[in-house]
Amino acid sequence: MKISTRGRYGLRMMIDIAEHFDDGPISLEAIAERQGISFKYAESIMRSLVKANLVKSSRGKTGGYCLSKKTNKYTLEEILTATEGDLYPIDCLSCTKPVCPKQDKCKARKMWADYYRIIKDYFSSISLSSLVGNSSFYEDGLGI
Amino acid sequence: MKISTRGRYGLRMMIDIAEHFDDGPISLEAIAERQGISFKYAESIMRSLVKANLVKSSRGKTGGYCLSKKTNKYTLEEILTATEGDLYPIDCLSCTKPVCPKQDKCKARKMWADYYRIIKDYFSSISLSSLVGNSSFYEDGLGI
DNA sequence: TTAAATCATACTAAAAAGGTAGGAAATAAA
DNA sequence: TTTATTTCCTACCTTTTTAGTATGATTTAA
Repeated sequence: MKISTRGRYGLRMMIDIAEHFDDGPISLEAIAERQGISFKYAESIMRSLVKANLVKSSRGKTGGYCLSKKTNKYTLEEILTATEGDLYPIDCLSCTKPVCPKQDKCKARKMWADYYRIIKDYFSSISLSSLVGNSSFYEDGLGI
Repeated sequence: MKISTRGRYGLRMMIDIAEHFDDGPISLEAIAERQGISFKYAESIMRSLVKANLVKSSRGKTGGYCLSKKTNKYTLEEILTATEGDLYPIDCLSCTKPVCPKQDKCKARKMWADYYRIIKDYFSSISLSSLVGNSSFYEDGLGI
């Protein structure tokens, strides 16, 4: 039931980029330094974010990373999915996994499916912008 | 974000006891057999349930396990907590853990705290009875 | 007395999480 | 065109957690 450091760090890295963007791309070294994450580990998390098209990278001397869209267009659902993997509480809910032979008789399946729907809706309802700066979410509640 | 087999199996074992209770205690061998869980692993999960006072055990020749209260008095929250451990998505929300030094500045803390509240409320709202037999939850929705 | 059950402790193997190393490729600036 | 700085890529290592097993003691109804 715990979220891993990849998900937590990935989110913090996204917030970091959002808060420090100022024209040019931001180097990973700066991000890792500010967030207290080792450069190498941050690099592996950043690759997941790039692959999911959540950040754009540029190489070379003045290279670095920047967001690929406005902060209010990101949901935590997509950020967490990119870094953590899918959000299914149990594998048998995933349609890419082999179907559980006990599925029809399973008394708990609907309960897990409902649980998944609730947490997915929650993360989908929160935008990255609501965690950046002195946003309303941080200040006093769930806002966009 | 995944729930472990201890939590899933533990819940199934509780459902199994509820559905097969018929005067005498139910032997672990029968439960493990029906649920397709190895006897030894089931034993270690059952110990967690006993320690949490969710089931009563009796030893000796006709011994076994039975529920310690009516099925509608159990919530999934207590069953999952007993088998999985706490339901915190991140350790720093737990008051038994050392306080995170970045806590005051953390942009994500409130979001995680709200998330915890939502999942805890969800599991607290579902009773064991709603997963037993042809209950309303299983049939068509969230019921007690 | 004995067979059948739980209780208790310790151990092991496999998987996942967390993190590192080294170098290739790109690119802006000197 | 060279060089310094950056991301990209593959592979690897270590630690922790999960999952499961082994062995034997204790309890108790028949």
